[in-house]
Amino acid sequence: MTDAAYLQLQAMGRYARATAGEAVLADGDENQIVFLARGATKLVAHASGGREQVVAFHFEGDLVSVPARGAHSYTLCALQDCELIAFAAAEFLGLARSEPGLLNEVLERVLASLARSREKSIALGRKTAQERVASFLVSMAGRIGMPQEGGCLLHLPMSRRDMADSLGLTIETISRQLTELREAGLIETSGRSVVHLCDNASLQARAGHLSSAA
Amino acid sequence: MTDAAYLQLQAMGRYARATAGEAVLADGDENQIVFLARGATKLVAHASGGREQVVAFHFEGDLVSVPARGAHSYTLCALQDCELIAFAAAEFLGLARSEPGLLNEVLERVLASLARSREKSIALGRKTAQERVASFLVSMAGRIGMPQEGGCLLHLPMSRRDMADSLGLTIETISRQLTELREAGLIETSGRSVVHLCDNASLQARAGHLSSAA
DNA sequence: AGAGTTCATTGACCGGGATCAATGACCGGC
DNA sequence: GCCGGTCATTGATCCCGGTCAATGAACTCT
Repeated sequence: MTDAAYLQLQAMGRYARATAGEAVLADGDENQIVFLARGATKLVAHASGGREQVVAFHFEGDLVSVPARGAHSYTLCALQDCELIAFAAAEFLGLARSEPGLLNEVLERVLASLARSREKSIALGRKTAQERVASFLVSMAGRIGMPQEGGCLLHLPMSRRDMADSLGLTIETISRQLTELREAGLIETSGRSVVHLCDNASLQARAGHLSSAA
Repeated sequence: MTDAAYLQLQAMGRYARATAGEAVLADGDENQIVFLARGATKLVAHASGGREQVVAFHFEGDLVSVPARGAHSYTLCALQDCELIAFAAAEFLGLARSEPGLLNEVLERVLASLARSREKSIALGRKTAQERVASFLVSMAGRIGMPQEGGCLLHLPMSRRDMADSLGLTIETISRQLTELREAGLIETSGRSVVHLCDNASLQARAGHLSSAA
C-alpha cells in the first residue's frame, strides 16, 4: 500500500473505543466496514418482537461488515473493551479501488465471513442443540483457542445468552448441553468463561461434521 | 476492463452447461467462483447423517462463491437448465488484482451474498415456520418476482423440498404454511410453482420484519 | 471479606414442528 | 387421452427444545 493511500485511509476512518457491553455502532443509512484492532464484538440482528440473533462474533484483527438497516436492523456490540476503526463502506471501497492489494485482502476476509455465515446456516437449519454447541466450541477453538497438550483451552468472551442468541437456542439449553458434554468427558469448565476441550475428535463427531471419508 | 484482461478471464474460466437437477460442481480442494449466465441453481451443504441444507439460491446474472470442502461439503446444483462460467478463486483473484473495477464489482456482490446469508441466519435462528415461509416469499419476490397491479407474480424454480432444506423445515410444514397463507388471502397458488403475492405489506408483517419505525 | 446482583444451572411441564402414514394433484411418456 | 411416477397436501401422533420456576454459583463494589 502506498503511503498516500495509507494516510487517506487514516483520514477517512473514525477511530473509536468501546467498553464491554456497549453498542459500538448502530446501523445507519449506509454500510460500514469496521476493523477491530483490539477486543471482541458481536454483530446482533433485531427482528420483530424483541427477538435477537447474533449473526457473528469478531476478534482482534477481524474485519466486520455492518449492513445498513434493511428488513432487520443490526448493532455491533462490544463483548470486551475494544479499539476499532470504522469506515463508510462506499468511501472505503472507492479508495481501495486504487489499492488492489488492499481490495484483495478485504475480499478474502469477506469471503471468509461468508463461509462462516454459511456454516452457521447449516447449524441453525439442520443441527440438534448438542451439535450446535459442539460446532460452536470447535469453531471458537479454531479462532481463539490456545492449544495445550491433549486439548485446547478457550476463554469465551461472550455470555450464555450471547451463545444462545448465536445458536438459535435458549440459555437453559446451552447450559444443559454443556453439562452433557462435561459428563461425557469431552470438555471441562472452570468459572463462567473458561472451557477446556479435552477431545477434539469426539467433539467434531458430535458437531455433525462430515467425517473426512464421506 | 481492458481487452487483455477480458481475454485472460475468458481463457481462465471453464464454460459449462447443466440440465435441471444435475450437480454442476462438487467442492474440490479449492474455492471456486461461478458466474451464472443463465438458469437457476442452489448451493447445498451436506452434514452428517445425510442431512442437507440449502445455503443459497442463485439466478441469472448472479455470482456464486463455492467453498472448498471443510467441516461440511458443498455442491452447486442446477434447478433449471443452466449456462455458467467457473473459475478457481485464487486464480481469478490473482487476475482481478490488476483490474480494480472487476475486483470492486466482485466484492460488492460478495457483500450482498453475505447480507443475504445473515438474513437467512435470522430466519433460521429466531423465526417461526410461518415467518420463514413469508420471509422466503418476500425475498424471492425481490429477486425474481414480476410486479403486477395489486401484487407480484412468482415462478419458483425450486421444489418444496428445496424450500424446506433452505428454511430448515420439512416439506409438510412448508405445505401447511402455504395453505395457511392462502386461506388468509395473502397468496394465491397455481400448480406447483406459481405463487401470486396479493398483499406484500401483510406478508412482510408476517415475515417478522421490523416495521420501519422500530 | 461480606453483601448484593447478575448470571448459570437444574427441574417440571408444554407446544411447535418433525415424523409417520395415507390420499390427492401434477406432469411427463406413450 | 390415459397411465404411471413423482411431488404436494392433509391428518394423527411424538419428541426436542422452549417456557416457567427455583436454586445456586460467580463476579462486583465498597
